[in-house]
Amino acid sequence: MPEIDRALVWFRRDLRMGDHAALSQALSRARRVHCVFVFDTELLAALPSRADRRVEFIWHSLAELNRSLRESGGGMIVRHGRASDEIPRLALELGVNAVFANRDYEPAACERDDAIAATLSLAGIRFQCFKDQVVFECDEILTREGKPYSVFTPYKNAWLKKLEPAHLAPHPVRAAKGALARPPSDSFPTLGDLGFERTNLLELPVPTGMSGAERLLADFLSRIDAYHERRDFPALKGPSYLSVHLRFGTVSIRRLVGEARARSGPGPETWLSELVWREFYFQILHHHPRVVGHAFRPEYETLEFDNDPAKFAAWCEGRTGYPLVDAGMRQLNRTGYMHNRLRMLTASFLVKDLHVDWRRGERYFAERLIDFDLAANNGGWQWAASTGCDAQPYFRIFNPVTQSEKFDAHGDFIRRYVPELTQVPPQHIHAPWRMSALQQAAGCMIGRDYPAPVVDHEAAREITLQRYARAKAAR
DNA sequence: TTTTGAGTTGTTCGA
DNA sequence: GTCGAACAACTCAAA
Repeated sequence: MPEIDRALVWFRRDLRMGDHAALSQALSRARRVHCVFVFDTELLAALPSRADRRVEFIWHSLAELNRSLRESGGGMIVRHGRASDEIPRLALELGVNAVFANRDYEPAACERDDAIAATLSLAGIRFQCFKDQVVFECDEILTREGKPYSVFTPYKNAWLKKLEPAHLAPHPVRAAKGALARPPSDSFPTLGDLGFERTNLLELPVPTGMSGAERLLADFLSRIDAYHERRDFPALKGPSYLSVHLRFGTVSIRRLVGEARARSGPGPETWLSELVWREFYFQILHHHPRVVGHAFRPEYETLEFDNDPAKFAAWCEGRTGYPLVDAGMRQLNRTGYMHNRLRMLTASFLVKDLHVDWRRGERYFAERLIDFDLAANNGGWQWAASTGCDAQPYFRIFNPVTQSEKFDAHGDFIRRYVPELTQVPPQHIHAPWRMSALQQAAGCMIGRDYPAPVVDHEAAREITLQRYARAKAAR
């Protein structure tokens, strides 16, 4: 017997129909369930361009989710406005007794949800959030002293030790006939209605929605055993490419962890470890919200940067003269995705070769990555900048030429994104400025067809080491 | 409380 | 070309 007459399920970063905690709860506890998604004008206004692949990804995924809901007798109400206005307004319009959502852990989202909960409660409407986005929430994995972990390996060990099959059980979504409410209007906004334009998302192509996630997952599972061997080589199809789906919840984390756990061997284990990293950084952000805008390790708050606008622009546009760095940046600009190895390399290069503040690079990634996640992006940048957990500046200055020789030995990836270097033979493609004048004349003149290196790595490295030592000594 | 072992993803140097 | 050690000491987490 339903305890609630009407409930509203507010979808945010959980754009799927199956294994959905809030929807599952609503269907089992309410007689009638409405579904809503809000294109939040406060978030959309902050985007750098009116052509945004994330908005388009959401739009396609939402359209598919709407079709699924309609097949079950319901449908998605889509609003365009401030979520803090739209959700309470809609809840009152529909006369619901409760609003259900899956918990979001980002500081801004927590504030928004607290405000909405307060507004709703004035109207006697309950706002209830559920664990769905993670296997373990921020306070579930703690040291024996009850404190949050700040080192990954012990965190991961504790995480794996705690994991039981029950944690991965899907939240069933069963809609009895008539349980899902049909929206009063079946109008679904176009991208143009939202003030956005089409991007190259579908040409890339990036498969969207639940079906896209399923397709990618099936493909990845056929090569998961080689994941640990292939994932570091950007020219290879090594990764799962599921990050954007995890970001917008078109597949559940329980499903992915379940697939990893159903297999043994170094491939699945390495991949599972990446999924644990995701929760590690969620947890770091939750317990240390100051990492947004500040070094996790306070001693590196005083690091000196040059912030040379010309060097920053060269980095952004992929014309630093270091081919693999440029290839990575051009991949990001052209597709909204960058291979993980290249995220590390380009980040290290910006901070430790160009001496630009890591926060500028963090923001550039935030504006462009289709799979952007605040916690992971911040954690990644602080790791690369050696200001984060496990800061080791002496260890972590990538040599852009060595990385290129190691991870793109034949230059296949470089040639894909830096066509100027197509004619350059493999032995010179990692450092084309070392070619003789005769060789350059044959295919690529450095300084004319492709930029000369914007900095000398050796010299930049020495300056970096000095600055980190100084910052540490000054604390 | 003290001690001990370890710390995502590297690079360089010298044998 | 390949290998192991040093990098520089510190903090974290567990015993």
